Amino acid sequence: MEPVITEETGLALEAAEAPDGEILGKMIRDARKEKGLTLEEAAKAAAIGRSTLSKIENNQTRPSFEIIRRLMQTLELETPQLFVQSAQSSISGRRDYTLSGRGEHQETKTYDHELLCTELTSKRMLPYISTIKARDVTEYDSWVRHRGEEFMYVISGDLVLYTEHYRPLKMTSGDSVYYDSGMGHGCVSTSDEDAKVLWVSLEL
Amino acid sequence: MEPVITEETGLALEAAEAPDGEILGKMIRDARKEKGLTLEEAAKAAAIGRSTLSKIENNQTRPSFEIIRRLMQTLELETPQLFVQSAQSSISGRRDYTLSGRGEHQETKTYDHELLCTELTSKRMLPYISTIKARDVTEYDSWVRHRGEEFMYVISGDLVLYTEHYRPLKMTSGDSVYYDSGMGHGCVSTSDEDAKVLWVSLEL
DNA sequence: GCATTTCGTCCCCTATAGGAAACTTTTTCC
DNA sequence: GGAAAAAGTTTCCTATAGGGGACGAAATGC
Repeated sequence: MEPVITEETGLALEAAEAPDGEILGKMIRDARKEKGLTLEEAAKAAAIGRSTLSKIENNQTRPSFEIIRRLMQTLELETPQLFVQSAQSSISGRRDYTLSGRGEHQETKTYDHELLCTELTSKRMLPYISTIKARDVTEYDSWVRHRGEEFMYVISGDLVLYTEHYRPLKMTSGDSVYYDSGMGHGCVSTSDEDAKVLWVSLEL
Repeated sequence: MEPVITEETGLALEAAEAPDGEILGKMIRDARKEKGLTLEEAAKAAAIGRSTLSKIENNQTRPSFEIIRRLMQTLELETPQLFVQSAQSSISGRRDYTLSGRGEHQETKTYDHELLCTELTSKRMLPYISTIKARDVTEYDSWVRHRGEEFMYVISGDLVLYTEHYRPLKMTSGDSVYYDSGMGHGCVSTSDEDAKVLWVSLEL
């Protein structure tokens, strides 16, 4: 249906955030093509009729929420704005982070970051479990720096948090720290073993 | 669809997906009540019928995407304004850190919260270490609810996270979870001992 | 107490969503 | 180019979504 324009406000409840039929159809068609699926294949995977899918893609129908939901799952579509709230209302968790390779890993010389709760894409804070590899302190050279704030909790090991404007901070298991991540910072493990920390980052 | 929580992992595998009819209905009813609207008022604002809204809330229909879209907008189940707000507010200029020491304590029947890094007052995330006291599960009655998002990491012990829209989530040491704290939630320790968790809360 | 108002549910009718199959268009071989 | 297969569209029918109003239930007033 066309955007509803109310008499009183003169405002169009337009598809600024939630996609309207036309955009939705295009999104779905693009996503299907992207995955190299035919109407038949995609429809079957989503357990809907191929004619229905055709109509949706061509904006010739007003599909039910349920149908759209199945399509989004099948096509692994980026959650549109409409679903932001429902995604936030969801919970995302996992048993011991070390068990499965479910989290997104990012490994460098110094760190091994694992992003937690990746099922939830709309979250504003980013929780990581990071391993700070035991290595030579003298190699330390460049700051990490990103606009926002960061909270860190030491799960195990001993480390030193170096920051641009403050003296190095020795930390051990159970310690925590909060800082502006726009300030250059970085960690070095001070024992022979890797240190494990929980990081929660808020980008601004 | 309900979030799939397997016996083995206790994980919500599909937590980030669009809600099924039942959860969707609850969400919408909650959102409407939250705004203090009657069926009639909400329906009129969303340009749909009262009966339709009633059926949706009671999961007696399979509403169209368009209808849900209008309801989301009316009930402000989207968050565009929030993002604008956060973009406007500048970060706290203060560059500081603080070791976790004696924080502010807040004790209830169920919890013992300790706010960390209290020297920094301008921070946007609130990190807590909380002790969840071992007590009778049957006493559990009311939700905690505050606009924002929350990340939780289990330091030690066994507990169950109860949420308004999802099945209870068993958690143990090393587990983590992320959720919309506007959704009612609460924890109960399931072992004889108190459980210790790290909580990072972001108020919106 | 009963009358009145207000909120939510249920019933009924019409318009249409969704699926099967017919039909059309495009692609792929030979 | 032509036949055959595959992909996409349209047609047709049935089930049901959506909305108006009746009905019921709960709150409020007298």
